[in-house]
Amino acid sequence: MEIETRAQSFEDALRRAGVRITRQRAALLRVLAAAEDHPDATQLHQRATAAGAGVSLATVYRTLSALEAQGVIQKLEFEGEPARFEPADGTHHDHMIDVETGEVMEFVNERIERLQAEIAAEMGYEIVRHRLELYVRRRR
Amino acid sequence: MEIETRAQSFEDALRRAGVRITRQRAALLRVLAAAEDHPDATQLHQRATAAGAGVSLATVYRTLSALEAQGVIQKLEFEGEPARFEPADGTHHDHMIDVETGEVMEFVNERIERLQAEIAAEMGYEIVRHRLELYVRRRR
DNA sequence: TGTTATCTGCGAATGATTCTCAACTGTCAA
DNA sequence: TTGACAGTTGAGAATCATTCGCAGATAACA
Repeated sequence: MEIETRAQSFEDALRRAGVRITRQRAALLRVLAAAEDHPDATQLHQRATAAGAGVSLATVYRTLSALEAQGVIQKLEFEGEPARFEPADGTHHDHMIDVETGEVMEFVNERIERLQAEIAAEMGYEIVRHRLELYVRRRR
Repeated sequence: MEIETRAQSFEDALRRAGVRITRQRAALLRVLAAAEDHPDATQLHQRATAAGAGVSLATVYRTLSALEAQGVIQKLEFEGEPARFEPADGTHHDHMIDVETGEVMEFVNERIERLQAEIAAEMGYEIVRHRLELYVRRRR
């Protein structure tokens, strides 16, 4: 999906939820739609600024929480670093972080998902959300 | 294992690693050994203070990192709250957090552990550490 | 018991994030 | 097209958890 299309679909989702699309938000949506990595608030702020959009850091944070509340993006909080964000493309996945390079990879495993649900169910609970992160090192 | 015994074994581990056992550290070790929940730094500070030991919050933090570095305790960073700590009793386990009450429960699942290792291996990595948290709600 | 490398306490510093508030601006109805 | 107004923005102050710097203690070992 091209960036513009994706950004547009973010906008639609927000509009539907009654959120106003301001110049700043539109700019951030484009930066997010173009992100192939997992940028933090400061990086998003820099990219928006580099793209010629005047957006304050406070607004970046405010917009990010609005987007998260709408389920348009996902917040990632890895150990010992500022929160990162990624567009929520519908498909759930977990993360694997190379502790040496900082590289973040994604993966899905249906069996793990199922086991988690079973564990919770056995104890009389249902899962609201979960977090699974593997901090790894490349094998030599 | 009684508290005193446990506290003593913490001390031994630290001594072996060449860490000095000061009055403050001894007090904290006892507070930690007695903890059946997952207290944060402030709570540990309060408990130590309540137990009549004069310990500053800075020292609590410093001691906690020393203990973590020695593998004596484990730091838990759940979403949206200050870090909590638990004595590391050797057995690895993951956590389940009731989003309504804040209650923290522990669980182990060998199959999940194995699947995680497999996933990492398939991608050419080995796991250094991992974090699995289930945010749950009681079923009605 | 003396020496000294390690601690401790205090308060200041940090870093990420949130808040306050006055000035602006999408949006929707007319 | 315009007006009205609730929602949004920017700038800086505030917050919160955590760490640091430094001068004065103090474990630990000779």
